[in-house]
Amino acid sequence: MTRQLSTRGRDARSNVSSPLGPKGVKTRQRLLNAAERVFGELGYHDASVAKITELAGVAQGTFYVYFGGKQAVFEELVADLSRRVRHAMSVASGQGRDRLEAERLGFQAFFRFTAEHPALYRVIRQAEFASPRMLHWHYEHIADGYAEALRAASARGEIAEADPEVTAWALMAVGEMIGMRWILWDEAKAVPPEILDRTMAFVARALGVAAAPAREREGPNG
Amino acid sequence: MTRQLSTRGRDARSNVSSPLGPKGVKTRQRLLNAAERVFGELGYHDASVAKITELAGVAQGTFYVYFGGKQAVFEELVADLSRRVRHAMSVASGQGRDRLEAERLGFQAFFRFTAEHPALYRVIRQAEFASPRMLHWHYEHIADGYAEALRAASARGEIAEADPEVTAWALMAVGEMIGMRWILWDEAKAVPPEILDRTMAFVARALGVAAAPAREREGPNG
Amino acid sequence: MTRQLSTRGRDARSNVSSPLGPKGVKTRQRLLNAAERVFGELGYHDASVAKITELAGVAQGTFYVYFGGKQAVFEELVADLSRRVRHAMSVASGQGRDRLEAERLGFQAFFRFTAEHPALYRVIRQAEFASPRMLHWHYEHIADGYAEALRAASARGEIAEADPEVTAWALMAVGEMIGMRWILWDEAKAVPPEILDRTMAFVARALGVAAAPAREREGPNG
Amino acid sequence: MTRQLSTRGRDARSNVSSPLGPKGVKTRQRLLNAAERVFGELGYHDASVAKITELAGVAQGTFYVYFGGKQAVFEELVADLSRRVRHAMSVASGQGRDRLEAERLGFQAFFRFTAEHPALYRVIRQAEFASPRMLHWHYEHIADGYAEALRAASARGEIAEADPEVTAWALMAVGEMIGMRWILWDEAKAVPPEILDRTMAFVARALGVAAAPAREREGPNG
DNA sequence: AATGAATGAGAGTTCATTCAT
DNA sequence: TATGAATGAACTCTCATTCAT
Repeated sequence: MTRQLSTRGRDARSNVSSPLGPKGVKTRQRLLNAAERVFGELGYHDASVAKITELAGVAQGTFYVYFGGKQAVFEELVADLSRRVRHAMSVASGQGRDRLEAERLGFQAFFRFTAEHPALYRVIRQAEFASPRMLHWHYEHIADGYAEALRAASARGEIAEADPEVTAWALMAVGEMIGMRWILWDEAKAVPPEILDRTMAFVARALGVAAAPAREREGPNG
Repeated sequence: MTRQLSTRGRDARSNVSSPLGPKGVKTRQRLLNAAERVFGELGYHDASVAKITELAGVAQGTFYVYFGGKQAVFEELVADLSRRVRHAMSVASGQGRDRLEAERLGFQAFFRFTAEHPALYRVIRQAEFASPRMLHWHYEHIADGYAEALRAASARGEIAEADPEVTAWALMAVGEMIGMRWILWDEAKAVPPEILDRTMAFVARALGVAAAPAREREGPNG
Repeated sequence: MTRQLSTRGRDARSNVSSPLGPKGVKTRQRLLNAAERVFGELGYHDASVAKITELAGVAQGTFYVYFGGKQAVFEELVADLSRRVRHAMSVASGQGRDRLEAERLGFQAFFRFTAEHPALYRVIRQAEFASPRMLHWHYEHIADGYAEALRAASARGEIAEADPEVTAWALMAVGEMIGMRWILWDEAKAVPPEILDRTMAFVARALGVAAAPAREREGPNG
Repeated sequence: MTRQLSTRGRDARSNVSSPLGPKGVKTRQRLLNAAERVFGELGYHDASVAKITELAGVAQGTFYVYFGGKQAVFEELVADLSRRVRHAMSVASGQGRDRLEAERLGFQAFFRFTAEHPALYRVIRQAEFASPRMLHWHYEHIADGYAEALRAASARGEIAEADPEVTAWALMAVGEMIGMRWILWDEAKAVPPEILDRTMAFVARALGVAAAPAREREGPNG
């Protein structure tokens, strides 16, 4: 009780107090959505709290009722998007009957998410300086899960033996780059089917799976 | 797709004026070097003309004698670094007796460049918003050259038949990601040998080449 | 000169309304205590209503149920502390058998209060701009009472004849400065004994009294 | 040369570079004068950089060319005023033929300075929170010099033997309080002569000098 | 070829206060 | 009696850029 008085004011949610009534929850979500758009379109630095609050339809001061500051929303946004891609990919790849199918489903889920949330890619690129901590966290989280899945597949004999860590980072890179090139740059809703096929052929080879590529191209896939 | 870019930043308005005496050339280079450090360490937005000129040891006004503005130096820096990696990689990979060896030499050259010029990677990440034009230009330039080399190797039967474009983008991504992870994040001078080997093993598989070469060089380790 | 001040902050507009139930009284006191700490540690301007309410454990809105605003609590706090030092000093000095003893007891009481309520000194310093009205009120109140006591002592022949007003302001200044220097700056619980003795020696001389009393108490030291 | 790049920009004179041309010197002085008025009239917190620059007739940005920030000008102002009172007092009291005369001249000089630079007193009061460091520095500087002079006078037998440190702090307090009460509060150009005489009588007694007060009151001085 | 000086728009952030509940 | 939510004006500070010299 006699601890020093902090110089900063009401710590904008850094204290656990007040569980946020329904009205607050809604406003907060509106701000987070606005942040996704603004950060996604403008990048970290050209984004401004003013633009976010304007888009959310609240006063500037309101922003600080819910977030500690610009960087804080940014990090929350990264965390949120990161969690959601990971979830989407893991749900999708979980449907695959073997690793190769799982890869295709996972890549597709990732591409779909990229098309729907261009902010993910953009926010990650900006995180290099805006929040290195979150950048690492994001990549490592994905890579770790990916490597684990590869290890299991390898143990089941579905793919060649290879270092799962390097393979995971490499394949993660591939997905990101193809998404950037054929979705974001082309402002497309999805990677063109033939590019997807070729990408998956690359993945198959890299995993040491003699995928019969002809079948993939012509079969009734989805 | 790879349209030429004028390299001289020099204010577009004062086009051909005064070919720059020896003193001017030196000042200009000092500014460009300072820009590499400042943009590399601070990112586009936290970099400031003031910091660049301070590091270069000239007055702020001097900056505008040589460059059209902040964005102009940035673009010139991207162009410069991009040209230099490409050159380093093409020289290195030109020494390879087959495609696989060329790949290893090329990757090594790229990693070396990354360690010596962290600004390249960082500047590219920032270019997403700071200068999308240069971002595209950089990646496309590399990918185009890469694809060409793969096409030739494929024709010579050194690698499996596969779409060279997708393969080029994918491998470019791999190099960038591994460099980020094991050089920049670890602040290392080079990718650890075993990671390099595993990376090359990945590349070999992806190119449909039986991955024996690592063994040739380093005995039976990994 | 010592015009009366209404003590109750309670928004001037809602004048006599609701005499404040027992719960309200408690909340109000909690807020006032919190205000003492916050104003005392942070100063008028760095203090914020948010910090006061946080420390008091109530919502921000609650604050305005009991006080008209930030300035209003501040003034109430000044009035409260001012009344309390005056009371402490007058009780203490009332025990003295002559003026000199009364002075020593009064100074001691003042120093004790300063150590226990550093906020008094700090709040007074801030009042220069935060509430000049209260600043004058505080000093004049003390000086008036002090002068009165000096006048009486002079009439009784206990001290030399001298202008009581100037003497009162001068001695008040001395007490404040010594307290600042040896209690607040040193974060001490009391003025060191030898400093107290020397201070009282100064006071004795200033009052034209042969300064023997220190010796009576502590032998031949200061 | 490879030391970390500071995140802050041109360090607003924290670097020693550029000795400030004549134009710059003038602007800087205009800003400092404006700061004296603004801080003096409004106090630290209600003063704003905007008000200072407006009064100085320059753009807001210009302020930061010459000062590190609001607190930095404040401290420079304290240092400046502090140096100047000390100088004025020491010059004045140096003219005295004995300590008592020196005291009178010193007090007069101090009161004159207070009347001409009300900002001194006000800025010092604000320094309690705005810059405790400068507050201590100011008081200690004066007290130290004062004590030294008292020690010398005591050695010469001009005043009674008494602890010079406590005496110095006490007399400093007296001057400040009398100045506050009879110059600043009354918005007067000088302490009324009879108050000055009574103050000096107090000082004389406190210093153990049997001043023939009658003479001072009636003699032909001022 | 180089520079010192100035600018002003705009950034992130704080906070006393209001009000419906 | 108490509160959560919202506000918007004001603040300090940064920076790319211009320009006369």
